[in-house]
Amino acid sequence: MKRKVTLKQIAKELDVSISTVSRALSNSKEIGEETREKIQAFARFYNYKPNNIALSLKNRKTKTIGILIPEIVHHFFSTVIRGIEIVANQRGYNVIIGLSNESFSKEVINMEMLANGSIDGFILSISKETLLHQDYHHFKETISQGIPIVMFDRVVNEIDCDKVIVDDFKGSVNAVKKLITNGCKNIALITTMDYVSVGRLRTQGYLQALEDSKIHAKGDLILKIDDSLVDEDIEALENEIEQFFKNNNKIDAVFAVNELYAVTAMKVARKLNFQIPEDIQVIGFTDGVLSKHARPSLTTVSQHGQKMGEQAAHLLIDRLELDNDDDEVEDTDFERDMNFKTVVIETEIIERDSTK
Amino acid sequence: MKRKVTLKQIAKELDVSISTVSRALSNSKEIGEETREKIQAFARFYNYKPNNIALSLKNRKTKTIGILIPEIVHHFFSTVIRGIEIVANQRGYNVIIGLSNESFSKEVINMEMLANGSIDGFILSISKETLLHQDYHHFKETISQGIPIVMFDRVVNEIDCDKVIVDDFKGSVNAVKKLITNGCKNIALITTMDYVSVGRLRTQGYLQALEDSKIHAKGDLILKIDDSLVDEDIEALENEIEQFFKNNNKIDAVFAVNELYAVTAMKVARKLNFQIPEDIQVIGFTDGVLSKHARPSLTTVSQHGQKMGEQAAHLLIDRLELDNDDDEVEDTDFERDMNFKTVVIETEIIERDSTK
DNA sequence: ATCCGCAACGAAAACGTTTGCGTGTTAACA
DNA sequence: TGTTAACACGCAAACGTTTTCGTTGCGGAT
Repeated sequence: MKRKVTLKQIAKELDVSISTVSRALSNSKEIGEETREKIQAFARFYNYKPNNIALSLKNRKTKTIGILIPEIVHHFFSTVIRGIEIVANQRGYNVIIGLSNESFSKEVINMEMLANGSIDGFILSISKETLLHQDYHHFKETISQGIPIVMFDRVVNEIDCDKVIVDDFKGSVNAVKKLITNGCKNIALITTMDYVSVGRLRTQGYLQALEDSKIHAKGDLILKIDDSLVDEDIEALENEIEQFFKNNNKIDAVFAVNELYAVTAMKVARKLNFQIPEDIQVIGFTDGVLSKHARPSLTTVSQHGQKMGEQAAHLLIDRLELDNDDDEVEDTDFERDMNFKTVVIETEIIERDSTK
Repeated sequence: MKRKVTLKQIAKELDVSISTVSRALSNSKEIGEETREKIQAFARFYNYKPNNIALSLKNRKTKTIGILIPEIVHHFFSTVIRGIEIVANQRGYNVIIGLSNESFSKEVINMEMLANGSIDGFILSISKETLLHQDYHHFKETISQGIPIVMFDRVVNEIDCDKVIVDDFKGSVNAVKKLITNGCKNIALITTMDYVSVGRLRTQGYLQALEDSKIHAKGDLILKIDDSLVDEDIEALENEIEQFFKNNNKIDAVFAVNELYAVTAMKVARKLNFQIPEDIQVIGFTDGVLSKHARPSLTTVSQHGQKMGEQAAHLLIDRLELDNDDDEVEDTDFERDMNFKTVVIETEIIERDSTK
């Protein structure tokens, strides 16, 4: 078990000072050619690599970014992570992951853990519970400590930071308009409770599309799923949707705010002997593996998770590397506020077999 | 922008020494009650939290574990991560993630990046390319530097470390036996190339089950999918499977080593007008979201990814915290080797609608 | 008055780096 | 021969902690 070799050990072994070793390894001109090469050879031989922790302490930056998401067993979030990881790595950063599991307190704990020096900045998506409580003090504190945050997907206006979102509203409008164009008259909406911002926006898009086409929105064509129906309890979800269908036998299309609701709706529809897409057309939001492999395959609004992750990482790292020179400028709060960007990733309708 | 407050600042402000502050905050009896409370109040007010990096440097341990996996947009791997994260958090550790993207060089780079002080130990699953090259020097080096590794799922005997695997062999035997019990005579196998250990083991299980039942294994009932058919190229996969079916029209069951192959096989089978499970029964390996929501829902061999992650994390942390006291013991290589455990997670057949 | 012990605190080293500055040696130049 | 500049290198501070080992002052015992 040979421990990692340090500058000090090299210095001692070669009978020079630590500073000389450090400079030699960074190819400083200040060190004589002979010593320099001797040191470099020695270091190579012992496979010297500078200790990241020591560097972090000295440079007061860790070159790692913290990702805070509600759930990792989730296609959308993992594509985002992949996007983040790719550009982070390209730009010399590591990523460290915290899961809130949709819980407010875990979000806060995780954030505080990482904020104590472990990371240079955050990329996060807000947990449902936090959204419900509307308690964002941890975000504000982190930011006021000089740690930048980039939010994606589930964001909130109240916080001043960079954001990456998809145009949930427009995406939904387009999806519903497509259904209308396809001849649907009674388009149902399956959505979440209002406090999830993306759910709300997608609902608004649905309403807008109807209004634009002079179609009167009917309340009983809208099904709001309670979150206590967790992903696991498929049965309950199916039952609720089945009841919904039975109460509204004129439904000829379904727009669902996520793919699980969409495929479940398809399953229920077929059980009730509707043909898809002949009798009922279905469009979901979020293009995941379910959509691709469902039967029939599901037409979806794609959010391009990986692209979101990439953009978020770029935004964060740009700000981090900008803040470097910015150190002396101190509080130009005025200017600072103006610089926060909100990047909107265009959605795209991926047509498959659940629509005509 | 109020930077985080440090011991030094508190000391200066309160006109005491740094050591006094440190001790006061750790409730040392050496500090007079009055000063102690004054300091604690001050620290609380300014929300003092010790800097993790400084602690890491001092303690020579980071309390974070590195996860190195081939791919994150993958249900199995993300469940494992979730498992790791849960027990890591419970036991006071963070997780930092590196993706190899199935590439050898990215695996090496990532490993070296993290091994330079950023993490205390690794939990990893080997990339396909590494498995193909059979070049494991980076694992050996990391271990010889005193950084413990725990491998899961895709492991290799050559490396001495803790391992967490599922019994791929037994799981497959059971799955195939179930098909045999259900009356199937011509059971096809859809698998990967041999160098992926889990693929090989599952193939062996298939063969064993046949042999146990005195069924002669026929080579043309085995389809080995080339990895160049990446996840994205569903078309090619479908074509290959379709051709396979057409060449063997007596197939009455399919055992696939992952769920993608299984659902694709189902899709193709239906296209060729086979009824599932009446004409063809299907079992997949790896219980993911596809299996649950496919139509018909897929009977699978569940690997319990989350449990694997939890076990892996426990193994790693146990070793980390054991190594602490172990520091002086030095090279008792002899004893050390004996202590590596291989935990086998039991698989379980989850019966759904693709079998009778 | 001397010694001891204890309470309460400070100095400094250590973890592994980088870097500004100081210093000694040498060779060139006046 | 004395001055100087370039060269090659070492010292020490700094990043933020924890911890070992002092050091001080004071009351009580002798």
